[in-house]
Amino acid sequence: MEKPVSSSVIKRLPRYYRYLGELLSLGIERISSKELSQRMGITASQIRQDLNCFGGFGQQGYGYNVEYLYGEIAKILGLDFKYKAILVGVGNIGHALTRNTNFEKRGFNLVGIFDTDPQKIGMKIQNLTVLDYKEVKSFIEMECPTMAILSVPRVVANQVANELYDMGIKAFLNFSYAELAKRDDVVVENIHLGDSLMRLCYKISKKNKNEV
Amino acid sequence: MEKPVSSSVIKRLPRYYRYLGELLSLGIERISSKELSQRMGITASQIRQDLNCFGGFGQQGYGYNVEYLYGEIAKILGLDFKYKAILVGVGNIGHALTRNTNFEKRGFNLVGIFDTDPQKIGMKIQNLTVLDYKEVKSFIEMECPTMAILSVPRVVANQVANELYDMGIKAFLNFSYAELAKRDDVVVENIHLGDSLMRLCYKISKKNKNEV
DNA sequence: TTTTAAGTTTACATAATTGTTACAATTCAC
DNA sequence: GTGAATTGTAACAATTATGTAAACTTAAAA
Repeated sequence: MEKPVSSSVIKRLPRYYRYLGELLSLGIERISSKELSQRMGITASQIRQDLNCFGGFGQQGYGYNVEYLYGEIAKILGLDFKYKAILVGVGNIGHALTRNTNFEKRGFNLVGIFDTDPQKIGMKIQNLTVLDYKEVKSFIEMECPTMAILSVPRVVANQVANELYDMGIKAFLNFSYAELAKRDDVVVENIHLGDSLMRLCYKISKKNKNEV
Repeated sequence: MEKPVSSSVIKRLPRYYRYLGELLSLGIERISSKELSQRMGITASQIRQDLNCFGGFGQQGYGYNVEYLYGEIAKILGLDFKYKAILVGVGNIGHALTRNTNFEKRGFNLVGIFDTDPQKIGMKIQNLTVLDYKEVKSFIEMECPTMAILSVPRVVANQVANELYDMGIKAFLNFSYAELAKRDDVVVENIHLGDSLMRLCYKISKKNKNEV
């Protein structure tokens, strides 16, 4: 019986992965938790404890082999398997994502793009053509994508999510301002840009107050 | 002497604000912590405790007045004061942000857009013209913006951030894959899309394993 | 008008989670 | 082999969340 890993640990994993990738590109072969902790600004102990949730990847007296650990974290995150993803909603953010985000390096493979706007349907984006959202059902039946990136207006977000759920999509990257209704068998990552702006606003305001 | 409010509480504030805004648009006048807790999927106790960090906004036997609480949280977040913001880097995400994000409702006012690419300089975006990054210094001296949205390539992110810091910018919304070096007098909100993708990938992988 | 009961916040005590400290066990390099 | 370095882990501390009793408000009933 495995003990469940806390979500706090999971949240930090991508960051470890990022730092290790950088070390790798710098040609650094090995690293101690102490040195990594200095670079990342957290305690060495936490790094060791976090990693130990998944097994012992280091060696006493030596440290961690960067390349090996990098690969192991990739496995933990599931990046070695490429899940098929579709993008629903090509407005602004959605479009930007297709260019900017390196899906292949983050465990996904973008296989379809959908919209309802006739002006957008038929557009070429990267190596894909924007399809009519009406066709999404047959597409899903054919391709069986795992994940959908939701980049649709707030008012239709939950409706679209529900439709996709019924078609078999159980994982969402949600960019819409709406909050998706929770379901047990669905996993969601929300990216609420507005919330980040407001948090930043709070920090700025607080700093100003303290200085006065 | 005020006790500092924990960052866990701050993280939740924008979400409260979002929900209250929705209640407001639905014409709901008052709400109890219990009902709000059911809608938001957290405990009523936590809502009460979070709000009480900033003062008593409710009334026993009555609950919380939605409009009043909405306004108070706006004040706490600092949304009533519009901080000037500039956007640095117009590629993909940066461009999308200008259209999609309602800065005015989140405490900011976008006053300038900058890039180094001659092809982009001069472009009209919303009601602004993309300016040459070379002009950013004099612009900052004139306009005194508070915050910069960093949407530049990873390799130059820290350099640009440092330059802007020297020019007086002490707050950043960072979209670049790089991690900005920490400074005491700087506040940063990071939006690492890649991290979110990887977290989602982990959740999917874990779910699949558990089901097998 | 007064009383009573139901509902709610506030404030505090308790529980659970998360992070840190400390150290024994192990390994590497010489 | 010996000593310095480093992990893995257990015990401890701090933080965060939950549960609950007391005080208060409203509204309905007497």
